[in-house]
Amino acid sequence: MTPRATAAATPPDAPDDTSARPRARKGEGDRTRAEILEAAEELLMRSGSEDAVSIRAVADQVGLTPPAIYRHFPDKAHLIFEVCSRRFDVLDEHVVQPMLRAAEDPVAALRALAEGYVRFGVEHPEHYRIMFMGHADHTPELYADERILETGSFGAVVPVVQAGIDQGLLRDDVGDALLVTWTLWAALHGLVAVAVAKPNMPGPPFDAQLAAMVDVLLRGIVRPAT
Amino acid sequence: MTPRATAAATPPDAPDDTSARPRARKGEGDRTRAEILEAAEELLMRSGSEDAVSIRAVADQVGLTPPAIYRHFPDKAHLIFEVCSRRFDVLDEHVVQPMLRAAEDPVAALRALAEGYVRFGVEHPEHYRIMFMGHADHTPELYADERILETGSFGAVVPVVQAGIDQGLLRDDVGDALLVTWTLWAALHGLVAVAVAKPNMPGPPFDAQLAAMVDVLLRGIVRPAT
DNA sequence: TGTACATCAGTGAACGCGCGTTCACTGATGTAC
DNA sequence: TGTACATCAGTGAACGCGCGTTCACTGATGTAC
Repeated sequence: MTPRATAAATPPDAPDDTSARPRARKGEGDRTRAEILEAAEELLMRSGSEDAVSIRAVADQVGLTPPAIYRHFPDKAHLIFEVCSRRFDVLDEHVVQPMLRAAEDPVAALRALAEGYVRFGVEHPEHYRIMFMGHADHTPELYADERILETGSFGAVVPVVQAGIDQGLLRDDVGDALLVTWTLWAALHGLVAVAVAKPNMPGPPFDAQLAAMVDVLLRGIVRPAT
Repeated sequence: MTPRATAAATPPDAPDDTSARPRARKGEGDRTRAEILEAAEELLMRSGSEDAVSIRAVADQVGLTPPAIYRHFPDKAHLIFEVCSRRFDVLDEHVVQPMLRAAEDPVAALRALAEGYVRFGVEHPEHYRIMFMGHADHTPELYADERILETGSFGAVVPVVQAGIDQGLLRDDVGDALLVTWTLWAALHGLVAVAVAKPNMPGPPFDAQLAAMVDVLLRGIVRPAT
């Protein structure tokens, strides 16, 4: 509300950034596309609400008119989901994969992954909400429920759990590696989901929540020393 | 879409239920209020989407005009949240409290509670989504983050965990009873949240998910036999 | 080297939507004297 | 016992909103001949 009122005070003709945006050259459409994604990302992070990322707001931010967006994206949902999907790609490439390479054993890997995942979630609450907490009906086909597992890091974690079971580090009576991975993920998801949806809920400090959750989960899946 | 098209085929004047609704007598406003809540509840369950529960749809269902709703509720949010809140009251009275009374020991109680809670969640996905997965900004003061813990069943579970710790059945090195309860709840919430938001996600059968989660969590908090 | 033309990036104006909500009003119901 | 009056439940019409999206168009850019 307040930023909107401020923006309305300035005449809409006056560009608030540098100056009149030059029209992209013929081959340079992809550059504009990237700028649109960046603008949407920035709006999402700054506002902390999907509602603030309207086609009009994004167009304003880039220095375009709303219809120009549609040259680069079929509709709003595809734009927003691509923004979120790319963030999750960053999680995979810069957090999950390095952790997998650095970890010394499956249990250490799972511990590191759990913390990395949860921290990513709370640092990108709106991305997280859109990807994992929205109505399935509002999700474009491309990002439908059915594809989440293939595209994300989930598939990379199953072999880690499998290795843990094979090496005798993890219990083999919970279920197969997929079920164990699913359980770990769902539990961590719960931690993130609460933090994202109910940030003002009184409760233990978040670090304590995370530590307790990882502790409980790992104790629940590691094979007891005989 | 389909039900809407069907409804549009009937002239809007023709009441689809019994006949012209009689105006409530002077003291009977509360009866109408209850009918509005029931109608909203039914729409929420049948449609599986908060979007379908518009003031107009609710008014139609009851046989009133939209403005009449405002005699009984200050705004739409209060109506919807009251519907959900009452469902959670039912969970507390008819599931949680009986389970607490019936359980023979803290661990058995926690196991039963976990299953009851998760089943309630997947059976009332939209109630669950609205109460626990929506934006804090869209939540009326009355149901704000800060009050969830006081009003729900959470507070009733903490003493159970405390009893488990006191009796030496549960580990005492995870954290205090509140933190342990929080951890259990967050993990179960994750299971429900995934099922609610991503119902078409391919994964293990839900019963297996639930069994594995409860298994892992309880093994994670019970004191190992020495 | 010049020119016609297809293509690409973008504009300006507007549509339609369904919603929550408000406003001025009606008419039945109960109550005070 | 009759009547004026406050109150309550509800109506009918409309407002305003901001949104996603579409349409017809412009004008610069590159390219084929």
